[in-house]
Amino acid sequence: MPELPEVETVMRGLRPALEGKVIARALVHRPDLRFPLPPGLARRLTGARVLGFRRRGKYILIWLEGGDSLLIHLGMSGRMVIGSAGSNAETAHEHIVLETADGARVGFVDPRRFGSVDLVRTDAEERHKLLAGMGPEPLEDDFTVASLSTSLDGKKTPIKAALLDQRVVAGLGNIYVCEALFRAGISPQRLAKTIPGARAARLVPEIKATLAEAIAAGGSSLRDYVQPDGELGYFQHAWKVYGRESEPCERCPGMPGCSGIKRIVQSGRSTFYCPRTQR
DNA sequence: CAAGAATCCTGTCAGC
DNA sequence: TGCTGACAGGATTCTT
Repeated sequence: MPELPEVETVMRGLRPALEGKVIARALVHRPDLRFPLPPGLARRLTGARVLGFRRRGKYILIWLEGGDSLLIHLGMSGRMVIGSAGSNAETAHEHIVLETADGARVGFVDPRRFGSVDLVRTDAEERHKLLAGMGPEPLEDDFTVASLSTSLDGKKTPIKAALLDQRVVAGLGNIYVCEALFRAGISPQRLAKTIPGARAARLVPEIKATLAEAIAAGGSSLRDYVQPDGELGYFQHAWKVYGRESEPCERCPGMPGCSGIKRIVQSGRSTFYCPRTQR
């Protein structure tokens, strides 16, 4: 689940535990997640100092002394559990554990194993198969009305599906696409090619605002997702449409023709929207 | 070529 | 209480 705001929150939570620290011990409990883990992962992590962090879309990159970056994707159910090396709270589905020289313990837990972990040379990060071709960072200045318009131009797919495509814009997932489209008053079923221009001018600022507000709130807590420090994010209380099927839309309570928030399925995934205010 | 379905995997929840 | 089926934040790969 974790979308951009949750990944950003996780990364910020990992920082104090790992940045500047030496990985004294690494445990790798299975050979693969979504993809095979890199050969010798535990050995290549052991002894390395953590130099810094970076997020790209839904990926976390941890820069290691020696020139490698640890690339982490949380998939649907991945989370990072922070504890101390002494209290080895053995968690189910904990596939990778890092222990620092000063006694911190970070576990990667992922029941569904849709997540992925890889090593890439730091100076070649952008060329990694999973990162190459990713679209602009939505909170950066190069994600603009013009850039979004260009990438949607001529696309016959619904805007909902287009925004989930990480090549169009990086980091959006099912929840935040629904939320941003609601805020922009755009129907998720509208074809992407009809967005460039005035609609893109409404959509881009709403994407940025939705994500920024969610990060400020510490992300959204879903059923099986908790921030690294164990605290719950609280943006889920700010969802205006996601998970609110048949509730009245806040924009048109009791208006004639308003039948509440509707749930439909697009490309096999739930979409929530207000048919009256999203056109 | 592009759009939608199937797929990977496990856990949870609603309904009976 | 226990069983069954639907569904879940993602993203690639296979079919139409």
